[in-house]
Amino acid sequence: MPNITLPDGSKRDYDNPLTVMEIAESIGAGLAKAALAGRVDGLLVDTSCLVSVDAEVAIITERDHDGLEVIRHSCAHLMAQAVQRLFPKAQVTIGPVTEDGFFYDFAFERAFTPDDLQAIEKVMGEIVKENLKVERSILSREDAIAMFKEMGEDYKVQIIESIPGEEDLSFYRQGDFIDLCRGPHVPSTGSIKAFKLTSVAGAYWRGDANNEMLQRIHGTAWGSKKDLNLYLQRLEEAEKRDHRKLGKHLDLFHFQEEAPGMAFWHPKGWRIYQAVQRHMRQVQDANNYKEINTPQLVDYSLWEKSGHASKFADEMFSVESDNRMYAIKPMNCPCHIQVFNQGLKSYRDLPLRLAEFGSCHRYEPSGSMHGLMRVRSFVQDDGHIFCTEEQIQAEVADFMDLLFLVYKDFGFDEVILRLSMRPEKRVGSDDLWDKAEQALKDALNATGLPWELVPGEGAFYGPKIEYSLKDCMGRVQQCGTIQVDFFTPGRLGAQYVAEDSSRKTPVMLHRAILGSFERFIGILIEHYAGALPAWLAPEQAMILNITDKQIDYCQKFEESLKNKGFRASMDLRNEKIGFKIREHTLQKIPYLLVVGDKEVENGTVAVRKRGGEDLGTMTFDDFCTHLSQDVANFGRSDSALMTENNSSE
RNA sequence: GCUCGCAUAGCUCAGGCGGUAGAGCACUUCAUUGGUAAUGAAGAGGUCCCCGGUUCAACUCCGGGUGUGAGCACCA
Repeated sequence: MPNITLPDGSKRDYDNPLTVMEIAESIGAGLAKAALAGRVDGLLVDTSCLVSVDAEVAIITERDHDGLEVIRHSCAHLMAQAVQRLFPKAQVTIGPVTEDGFFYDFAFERAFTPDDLQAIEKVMGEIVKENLKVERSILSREDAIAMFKEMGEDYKVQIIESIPGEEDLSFYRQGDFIDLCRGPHVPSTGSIKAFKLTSVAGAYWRGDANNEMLQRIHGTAWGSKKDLNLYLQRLEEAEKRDHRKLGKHLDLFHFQEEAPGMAFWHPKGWRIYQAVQRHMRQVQDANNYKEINTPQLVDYSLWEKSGHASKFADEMFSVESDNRMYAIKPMNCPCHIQVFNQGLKSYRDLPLRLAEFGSCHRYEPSGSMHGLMRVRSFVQDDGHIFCTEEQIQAEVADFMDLLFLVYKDFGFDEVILRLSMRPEKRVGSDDLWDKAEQALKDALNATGLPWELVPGEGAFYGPKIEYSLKDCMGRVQQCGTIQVDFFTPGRLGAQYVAEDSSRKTPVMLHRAILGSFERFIGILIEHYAGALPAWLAPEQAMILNITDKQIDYCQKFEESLKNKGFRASMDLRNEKIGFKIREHTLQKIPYLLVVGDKEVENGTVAVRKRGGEDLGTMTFDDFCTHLSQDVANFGRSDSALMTENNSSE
């Protein structure tokens, strides 16, 4: 008879086989009430699962991550049940768990409206109150298909038919609702306590744009009302940080109909752009990149040669002029090869690292554009390294070192690494791919960090590493990349003279650290909630006079700061000091310098930091030293700058 | 590109059975010269996204377009 080992190591003997729920009951009534599922020898199961042999058993509650997933998955079923109660004609398809909740896709004759969502939510509440038992059952494929056919659930039939293998399938029933599902699920609908439907949108059946569009209802579910509210607050916080909102509020940039997907940068936004670019230029110079600049308009034939036209013709802007077709460059690499091709190159010239802040345009699909994050006009911190096969590994390793340093400068410590391996359709020999993939793997392993291998996702010309960073909201943003390219240099005739005087084709590494400046600045704005660290802040210090008696002094102070290279301005308006402080605090300026009669008399300014901290009075030199130190610290997250965001507003 | 929303003052947003519109902030003027998150008063400000249709009459209803939001698809 079963001897059960609990997670704390304690053991219990039972006389008869019993269910997970019965084990929970034997431990305590409270635990039994909270039990959502169980883990038996590492396997996640329903609370109704019978344990008849010795096993390690854990009771899963809302406190476990797995418990949350069970709740969300069950909540998806709950929603589907509610939808079918309200709309019997709606067909169910799939309903998986997502990072913060779940969704379910439905096929229905008309679109669901926000009002429908409310009604569905209400019915969900009713089903929770009914506390329907959730029961698992097993059906053969034939029976299952017959059942769903009779129910008119065509999509379910398709799903079952596409599941490989011959085994029977598990089903979950709660009242009048039954769904194909691996499980596990909560014991009864009453276990689902906190949920909310968040949105409805279209989604293609099986994720394929050639298929019909279903309707996806998104929802979120949590173990308690409190957790749900915390999550909703997090959403609100993300909304407050939205770079589109802050871009307007802080007067950084705008978009308008005449130039969809292309930013108009305002003076303050452009200062940020310049600061970011200045930094990257300096970093590249210091690391033996040679900056170049190439045309934005290039004859279409080059894009045909490079292979881009055949694949991306629809996504390229083109211009006809003087009976010639030009494309507005969607990327810099073909142009960089043109620069490489000028003059005979020797193996001694390699590795040759070319960099360009080149303006590129891509006709992105209208529905994909999103503020600065996805635009049609952008500039990358783009670079191409021409090297030999033997040099790949060292170049990749150097690049990674640089990338980590740069991310730290911008305040990002957590980097997520992914290696995309050879796709089915590719060029180059397997031998070459083996080498390139190995080189990237070695470089990744050398970091000592975990990385993820993604099969089949590489570019057709070579494998690539993608670097994502986590912002302070925990969101993952893909930014950097390094890609090995065996293909394009040869296609565009790049060659170098090897040691044995033979002509060889160089390998090209495409690489970017930030990705596009537009997108990266969008990420920065959201990461810092608009309160950029001093080295990036468009306005570093604002001088505020108390009365107009101090105007001369303020003007001199401002001029001196500007002469030192700081970005300073003054607000001499006839307003009360409290008003000015409020206004410039809302503009998230790092330092406010208050000047009254006292300061004029002593030759100082009263320094107030963005978060409200009073640094007392300082002389011009003292303040310059302070600000210089702050600027020199960049956005390194060990500084106090991060905490100050939360206290503003 | 697809599905469903949305588009009103510089900004954030109200509004109306179809009879050409309103608030707060910002802006301008006047008064006020003040010490760390909103001084008071007055004034000005609108092609209600664009093009058609219905109607005596359209910002409102209908159709189309553009932009935009959420999601899907795409992302060299």
